[in-house]
Amino acid sequence: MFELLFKKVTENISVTEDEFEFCKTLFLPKKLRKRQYLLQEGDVCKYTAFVEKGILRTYTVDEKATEHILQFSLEGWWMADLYSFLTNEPSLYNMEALEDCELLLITKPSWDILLEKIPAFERYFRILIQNNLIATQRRLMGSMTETAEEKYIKLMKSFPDCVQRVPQHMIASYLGITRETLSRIRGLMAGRK
Amino acid sequence: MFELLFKKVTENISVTEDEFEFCKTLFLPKKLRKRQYLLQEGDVCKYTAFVEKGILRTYTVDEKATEHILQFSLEGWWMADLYSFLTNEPSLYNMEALEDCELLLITKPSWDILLEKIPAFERYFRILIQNNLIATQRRLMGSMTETAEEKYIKLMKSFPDCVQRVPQHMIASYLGITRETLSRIRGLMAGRK
DNA sequence: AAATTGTATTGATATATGTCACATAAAATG
DNA sequence: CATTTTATGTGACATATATCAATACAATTT
Repeated sequence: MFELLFKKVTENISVTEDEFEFCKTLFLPKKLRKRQYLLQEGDVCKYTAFVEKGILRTYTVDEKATEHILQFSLEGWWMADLYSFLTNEPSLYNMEALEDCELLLITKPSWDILLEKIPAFERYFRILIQNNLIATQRRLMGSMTETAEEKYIKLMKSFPDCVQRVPQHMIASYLGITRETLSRIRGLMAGRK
Repeated sequence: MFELLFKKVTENISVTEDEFEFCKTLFLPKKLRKRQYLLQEGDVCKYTAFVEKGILRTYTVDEKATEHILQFSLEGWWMADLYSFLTNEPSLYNMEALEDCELLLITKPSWDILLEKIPAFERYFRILIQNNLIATQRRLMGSMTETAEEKYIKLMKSFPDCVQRVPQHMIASYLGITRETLSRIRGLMAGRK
């Protein structure tokens, strides 16, 4: 149950067996069926989740009822609305399972204990967030410099697995384009090849 | 010289006088005149900089020679190309002083020492990066959901000081629109008022 | 003070992408 | 397995923003 978490953590920091045993006690296993929600807009994000199995999306809905996907979370990834998790303010995001999922949840109080008791986790989360920031900055710059097709090609190269497992209209929504545009791009690309 | 740094650090963590004295020894003061560069594309980002005074921009140049601004850094902010700083890979970014600046620089080796000797700094940087991630995610979502005018209005509300001190074509470049579009938006807004 | 460079504005036109509408195809559901 | 529901594809048309070009003026530099 905790193998993947152990693997991911020890890729970045070293923890003793005792420390990891303690760590385990702070997590709450949770299964979600496809289409179930981990978080809905307006609710406080009570948990940070580690994805053991499955895939989820985090998205907002604008005034025109269009969905915009902030991120997909696959096996081995963490997910949370950081702002809501840290401040207890209601979230603007929805988190939905796109497949049956197995998650490990940790509450804010438990997370605080974890960081306090095992300072290496402070380092671990710093590194995680750092990598996420680097990736998000790149995506932001890409949103300014790249065409819709370039964004799609880049995504396929970076996360081929994700592109295959997720419906195309959600890929479009992640890229910040419409499903029609993505469909046409794919048509053009197939024609050229 | 270190007052602003002390203020910013102690807003988030507590450090003893001794610890901060030690911290001081790891920083290198540096002055930049307007238009001087702290980093140029292709060079490794050797320093993380704390801005004591002035304002700088971090930007990339695309194939069409158009500049795209990732961020402005004002007094009290940190700046670095995190990826290049951490990996020693050449940076894709340029960092230019937009006014005469006073900076405090810290190298990667010194930064490692700082985090090791004073673990509270691990926490400090985790919080900094966390806040930056939250802000960058919001900007990314905004780039998908907002019109050019909405982005401009939001920026003026969030960083009025920045908008006033920086030339308009750079504001446009930060927003991901052309200078002509920003000029027209401003014209429209002035007309409506 | 002249010359150069940077900055902002405004008009005419181009274009990538969005919007709406409908047709089909695939998947979920009873 | 029949039937909704969800997902994808394609055409005609709309639109926000980009592009190109010309001008004016402010701010540096010599």
